[in-house]
Amino acid sequence: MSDPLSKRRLKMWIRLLGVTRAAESHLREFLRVQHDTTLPRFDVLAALYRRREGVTMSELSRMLLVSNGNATTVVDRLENDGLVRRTPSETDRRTVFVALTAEGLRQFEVLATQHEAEVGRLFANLSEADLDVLTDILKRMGPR
Amino acid sequence: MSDPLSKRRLKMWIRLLGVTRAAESHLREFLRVQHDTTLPRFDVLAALYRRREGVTMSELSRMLLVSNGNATTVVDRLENDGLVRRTPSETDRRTVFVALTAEGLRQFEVLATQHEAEVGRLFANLSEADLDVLTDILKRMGPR
DNA sequence: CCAAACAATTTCAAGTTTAAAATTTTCCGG
DNA sequence: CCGGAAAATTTTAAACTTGAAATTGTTTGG
Repeated sequence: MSDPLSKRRLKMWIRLLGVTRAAESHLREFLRVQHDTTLPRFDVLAALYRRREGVTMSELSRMLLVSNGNATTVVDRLENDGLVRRTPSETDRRTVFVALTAEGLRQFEVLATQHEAEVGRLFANLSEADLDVLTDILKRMGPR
Repeated sequence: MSDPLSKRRLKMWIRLLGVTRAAESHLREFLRVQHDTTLPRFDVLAALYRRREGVTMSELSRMLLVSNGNATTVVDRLENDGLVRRTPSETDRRTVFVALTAEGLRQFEVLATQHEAEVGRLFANLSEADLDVLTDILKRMGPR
């Protein structure tokens, strides 16, 4: 027989996945329709905004929990669009730093405001108390 | 300035996304290494297991929150591997029913047991009380 | 009846994602 | 110094995903 607690954990996981996917879909649609961009692009810009001084490709893919190859192609496109710049490291010729361009920064700041508002709407029925509890639990669920 | 509550909701969302993506990565790896399969395939099998009598393609993509086109290609592959069967509807020639084959059922039952155990391990440090609270909140976050 | 709206599915093009292999460069023990 | 292990990144092949268009079939208002 299967442990009833593990069955409850499974049900919770399925529900968690459902909620997250639904919210992701909504935000993807929001970015596409309102801002003609995509979630992966937004994620990269957000990561580079948090680390204004620039990050290496490896750091970037670790931050976003995506593969190196994936980070490469998204950055390729953003670079072509002039939102992001690659700068070879002076000291280690293997590494490349990626950072927002002025245009990338400008665009992201617009995007971020709207995105925050949309997330606010999406989770409007979570009270301050809910957020406290939820945040505490999520912290404990994080990668140990 | 931006509403501090919406900022908290944003932080919560980022954390939620991180936890979910990390767990998804872990399970993807688990399915690949231990069972030589993928998450989307598993998701389709799981949906068909829950609805043993079969579902239409549209129902399937609604259940999984993926596009119709996506459901088509994953089902294509599973059909080629003999895990899933398509049966045209008698009454409406537009619709197709998808269901597990005997082999699909057999394979999924093995998979499901292992998967549940893995999810149990992943969230081992969530207590019964955590699950109560979390489930309640997730219900209220759902698409209402 | 019948044209038009609607519905279910597949096809398509473009982009995303992954894991593995390949490439280039650095580091290190002997 | 040198040969191999390790590191950072890119490339590659295959799978996944999406939204839109195309296809095929059903329904319905006039």
